[in-house]
Amino acid sequence: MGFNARDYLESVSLDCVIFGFHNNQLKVLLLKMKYTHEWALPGGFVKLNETVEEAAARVLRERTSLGDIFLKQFRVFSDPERSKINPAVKDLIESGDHPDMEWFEKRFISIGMYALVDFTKVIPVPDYFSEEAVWKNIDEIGSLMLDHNLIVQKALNTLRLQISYQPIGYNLLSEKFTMPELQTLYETILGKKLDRRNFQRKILSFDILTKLPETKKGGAHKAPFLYEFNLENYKKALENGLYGGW
Amino acid sequence: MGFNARDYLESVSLDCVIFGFHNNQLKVLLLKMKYTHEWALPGGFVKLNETVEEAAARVLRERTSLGDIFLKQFRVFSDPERSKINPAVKDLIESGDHPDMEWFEKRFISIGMYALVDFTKVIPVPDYFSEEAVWKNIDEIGSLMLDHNLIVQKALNTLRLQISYQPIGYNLLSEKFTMPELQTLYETILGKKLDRRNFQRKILSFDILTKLPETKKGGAHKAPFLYEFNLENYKKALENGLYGGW
DNA sequence: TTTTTAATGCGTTACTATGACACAATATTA
DNA sequence: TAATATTGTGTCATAGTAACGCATTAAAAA
Repeated sequence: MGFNARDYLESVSLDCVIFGFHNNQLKVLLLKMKYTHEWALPGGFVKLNETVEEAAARVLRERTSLGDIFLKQFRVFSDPERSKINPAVKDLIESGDHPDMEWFEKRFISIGMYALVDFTKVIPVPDYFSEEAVWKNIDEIGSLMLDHNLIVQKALNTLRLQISYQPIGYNLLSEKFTMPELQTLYETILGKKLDRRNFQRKILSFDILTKLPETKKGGAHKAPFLYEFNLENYKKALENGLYGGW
Repeated sequence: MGFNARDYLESVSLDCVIFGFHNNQLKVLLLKMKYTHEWALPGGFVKLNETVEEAAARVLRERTSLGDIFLKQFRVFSDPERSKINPAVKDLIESGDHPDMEWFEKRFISIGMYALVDFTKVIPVPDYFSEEAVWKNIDEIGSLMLDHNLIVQKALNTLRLQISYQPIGYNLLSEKFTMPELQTLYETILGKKLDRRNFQRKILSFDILTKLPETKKGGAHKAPFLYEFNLENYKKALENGLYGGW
């Protein structure tokens, strides 16, 4: 525990927008800072022998208890003003605990990463600077620390772009899921309604789903079939994209 | 002139893949390092009061003499080994000139940026560490310094992805251009032949071109019409993308 | 137990986009 | 003036998409 600045690369931080999906709603994992009580994205720094991806995977593992997470850089945030007043510094001052103060007072550029995780498998854990780790609905995020609102917005944009040329869902849903569940996920990310029948035809045409013989009973009304992803084809689609374009 | 490490953000560098198009070939601007004579991407560091984009624009301006360039981050390169042996250090040692040696010996993560420029307007200028700035065909780039081959490859991938959902050409061609020229640009980036007639129909359907009454004479054979981009629609297409997808 | 309800499974039709290809027009060169 | 290679324009069969209909069924209400 604790924090030693000498273990980390200078000037560089990273912020993770961790997306989850539950009760038909897109959610983001947020931390409540200890002393300022501001809400913030889980973040961290890059150790001297780590890649950025490894650092992010470490942060993700610590905050969610999950390994092997879908993780992607999407943008660097480098406004010189963005971290001038780093609340972490305020926190540390108020805490009376001062590990490497000067370090925190420097400017950081932050590498924005986004992650897609299975909501049901996550155990949110606060970090050294925060008192609480909570899932918040994407449309109920209030004001966040620093430029974190901007980071969330850009991550969502990237996700929306990604969904139009790559499959999405494997990392956000449980292993088995119904067609309506998958559709709601798409609708939530895209922010618009889709036709039930056309959605099914299109997503099936990608050949990334396996229809199971079972149905999901328990809900009111007709029981929908369960599906799972055909991982082999799913990964191919991730690499090659869903559309040729040209 | 010269170089003072204290003016720059630590641990962070940037590398620019500058794409140009000439004689129906996609080109990249490369520098030949002074002492090691290795080929490298134009790059630089971020000043204390700059954003990454501003730093890249500054580098671009210095290497090409152009302002107002299409510029985009596409990825951070952060392998801890990538810059352990920074040739710039070797150069500086051999040069007998030692500004801030310790600084260069540290690890850097590099922000990969790519730029699209009008080849005909560029005046290549070497930087402090290089003796030559030259355009090279994309398929005739040999071995580059550090991980720069990887950076070029990833930039090209990004460009190919971008072309499938956004218009391309405004920054790479002259103001007026012919349909065959635009098609060759697409073919070069995509690395495959396209049908002349289908290409024209599709690109016209995007509504980003204005057909001019003039033709381009001088070539052998039938004179093709000249076109220019409808900037208003072009920018809309950049923002909204060319395809709905869902 | 039967009926009602609302969501799901499966299908149709009109329309648009795409790939493959044909033929006429024309600026230069021979 | 004719030959040549390239461009301008158009057609047709096919695949993909949007919009919508109707039968089926699990659970809840009667």
